[in-house]
Amino acid sequence: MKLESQTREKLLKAAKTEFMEKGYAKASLRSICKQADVTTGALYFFFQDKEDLFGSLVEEPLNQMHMYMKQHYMWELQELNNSPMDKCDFSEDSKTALMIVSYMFQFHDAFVLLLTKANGSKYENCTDEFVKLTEAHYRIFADRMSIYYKTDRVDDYTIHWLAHLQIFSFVQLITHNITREDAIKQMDTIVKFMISGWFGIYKQ
Amino acid sequence: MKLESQTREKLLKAAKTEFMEKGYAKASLRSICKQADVTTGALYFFFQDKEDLFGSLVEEPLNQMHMYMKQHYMWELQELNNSPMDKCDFSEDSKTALMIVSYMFQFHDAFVLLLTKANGSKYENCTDEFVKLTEAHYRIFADRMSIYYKTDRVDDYTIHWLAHLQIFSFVQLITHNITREDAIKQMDTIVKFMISGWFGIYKQ
Amino acid sequence: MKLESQTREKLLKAAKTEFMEKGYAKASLRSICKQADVTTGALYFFFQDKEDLFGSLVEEPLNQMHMYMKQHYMWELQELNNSPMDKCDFSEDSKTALMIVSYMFQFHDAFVLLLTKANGSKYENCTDEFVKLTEAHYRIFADRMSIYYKTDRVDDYTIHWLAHLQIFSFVQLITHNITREDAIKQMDTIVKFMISGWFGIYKQ
Amino acid sequence: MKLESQTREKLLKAAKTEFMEKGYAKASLRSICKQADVTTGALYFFFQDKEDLFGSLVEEPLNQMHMYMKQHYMWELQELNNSPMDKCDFSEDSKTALMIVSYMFQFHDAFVLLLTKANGSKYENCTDEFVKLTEAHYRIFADRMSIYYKTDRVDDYTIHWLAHLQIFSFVQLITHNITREDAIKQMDTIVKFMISGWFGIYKQ
DNA sequence: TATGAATGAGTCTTCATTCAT
DNA sequence: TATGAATGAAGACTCATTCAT
Repeated sequence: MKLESQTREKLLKAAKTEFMEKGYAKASLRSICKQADVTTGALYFFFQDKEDLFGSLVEEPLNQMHMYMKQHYMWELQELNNSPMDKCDFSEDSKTALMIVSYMFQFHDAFVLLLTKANGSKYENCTDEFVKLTEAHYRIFADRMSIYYKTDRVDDYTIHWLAHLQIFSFVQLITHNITREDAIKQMDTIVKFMISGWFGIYKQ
Repeated sequence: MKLESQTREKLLKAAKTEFMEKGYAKASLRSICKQADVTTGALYFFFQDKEDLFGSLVEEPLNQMHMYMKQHYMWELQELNNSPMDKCDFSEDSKTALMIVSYMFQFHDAFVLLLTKANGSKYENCTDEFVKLTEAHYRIFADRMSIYYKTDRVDDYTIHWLAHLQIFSFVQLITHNITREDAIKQMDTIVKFMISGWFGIYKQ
Repeated sequence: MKLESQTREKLLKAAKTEFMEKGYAKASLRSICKQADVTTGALYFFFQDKEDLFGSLVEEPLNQMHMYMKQHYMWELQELNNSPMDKCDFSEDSKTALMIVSYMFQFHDAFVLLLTKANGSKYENCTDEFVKLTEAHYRIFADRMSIYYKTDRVDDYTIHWLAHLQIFSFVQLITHNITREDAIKQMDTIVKFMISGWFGIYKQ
Repeated sequence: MKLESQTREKLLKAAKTEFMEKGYAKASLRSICKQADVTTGALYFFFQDKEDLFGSLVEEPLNQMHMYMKQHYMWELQELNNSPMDKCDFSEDSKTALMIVSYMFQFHDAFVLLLTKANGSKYENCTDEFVKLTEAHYRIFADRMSIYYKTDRVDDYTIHWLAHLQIFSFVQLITHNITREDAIKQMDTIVKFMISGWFGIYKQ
């Protein structure tokens, strides 16, 4: 773990403020440097360019989240394969959601930047990545349910939409100014709603 | 004498392309003019400024949609008031959704611009307006259901989230490249999902 | 006298307003046309260019004033030559001043434009013309007094400054928002002051 | 390490030339940069905007002059209050004038810019400030004289005009191309003229 | 008489980035 | 480590003027 330079820290702090206020595209490096009481050159010593600066604020939480989700979904898949064919519930969903929300709140600002202020940067479509992961998982799960309930296969668009809906709901939780506790409470409602919704699709 | 100036049309076409590609903020008027093979001055003869140009592509469908939604919700409210207290269903929802989706597809590009490319313009929060309208309507409907099912009042945040979810689902329909027909089919699934979700919230 | 077109009149009126507000340089022909509810082309039918438009508002009063002053000074010169050598007073000055102020008030707006709003146009140094005329007259008068009072010749710079002072005082009268009556009253003070000042220069 | 950046100096020099030639409004930053052989960006590194560039040429002398005048007038006021009631002369006026003219010549160009080339900038009415200061002082002095000579109070418009006349005379001195020495000589005439003029107003 | 579309050089200003020191 | 001067292209927008109709 490297000893963090004070200048670098000042820059990161100022950058966070600026990006939060104006979003990636409209943020001004000049303005960040001034706020950090640091020269332009200094910024370019610590960061390659604007994108790198933004990345320094969000990359790690983003990658971690990806990893967590992948691992979690892999584990759930195993569970599913090991369980008897007639077991087909959403019991794990609350836990998954709790994990995701918890992690998001741990790096609250990074995720706000990532999910609502990244327009113009290479992260602007980062939501899609989360959607893709979730989508893959939902695809498998949905097929399992189709077999179990003997219904038609749910089409890909619907799966995509459902995944997007799920991610969107998480995004909402950190976008709106609520506390971690309220978010978790709210998450319960979300999960309840989503599960009921899923069953609705399978019902005739 | 051409009723619609050819230059104006060329500009609008080029503008649409540019805004679609880069979004409002990053779009360049210079680039638009070049693409339209027209001088800067010409653009400013037809449009007041960048925002006016964008508005010309977007304003009318937006206003119409607002009007339609307001009218529709008002009408539904009356229906609700006139119906017996024990009637409490979602029968109108499909129709509402159909109307909205139909209108959106009629001005497909305008709504794509409005809902996903307006960042930086005065329309950047236009989704919120739709959410607000829907929210108000949901609030009333939810209270009615609470009374009917003798459950606790659904809290405001949940109502807000539900409205946002609904709008988000519509936005998805025109954002993803699907035909009007597929969108309408998809919409059925959405409505089914949403209704089931609603009931899920009221269930113990 | 030509039958004045209504459009031309509207343009002149709008132009006067615009020039008064913003001055020649910052005035916008577009803005004038819009205010006059007339197209750009129309303006260029009636006027050659911006300068011509401005000129149409001020040229005539300007020329008239020049003529009046020239004539008046010529007449005064004759009077001076015809009068006995020991007559050397300022008795005519009040009349001259009255004439000038009266004429200025008759075309009040034109002179305000000319004297305070002409920056950027060919009239921007029009004051100098008036100064020159007055200067020439003062030169002669001062020399006469020098001979009479047996003093040194008043140097050219002083003459120039005195002429400028005189003109400046007139300009002040129409620049500040006072009525014609108050201006004339004020003019008496000015003349009294100026004459006393003159004598002060000749005194030891 | 140069204390005064050469580029900044070049810019200031070019700016002075340009402003002198065309006045604030018509001066072009592009032209200034070209003349200084410097890029646009460089200008904006040293100066915030056009007004700041102009201000850098002008602000300090302006403020100093204000201070000097205020201090001087305050001092004169004290003198007046401490002196016997029958003392009522203009003995200080020459000194005041000398000070003002001296200071103006010390920053000759700055005052030319300020007084004749500032149209369009925030300094365009700076003359008025000087007039106001002088006016306030004249008001007091005139009232004193009225009491002493037992005449009617001189009205405000006259006081304003006199102050303006005084300032105008100073402006003339640096506007016309004369040396500091000639200006000081000339100033004597001006003071003599003004004093005689004042008395003229009080005479019957 | 008048329209109104079109020109194109010009305005000030902002920006991310570079580099010698 | 950091400075701070400098780049130069690009941004939106304004303007007086022209001209075919």
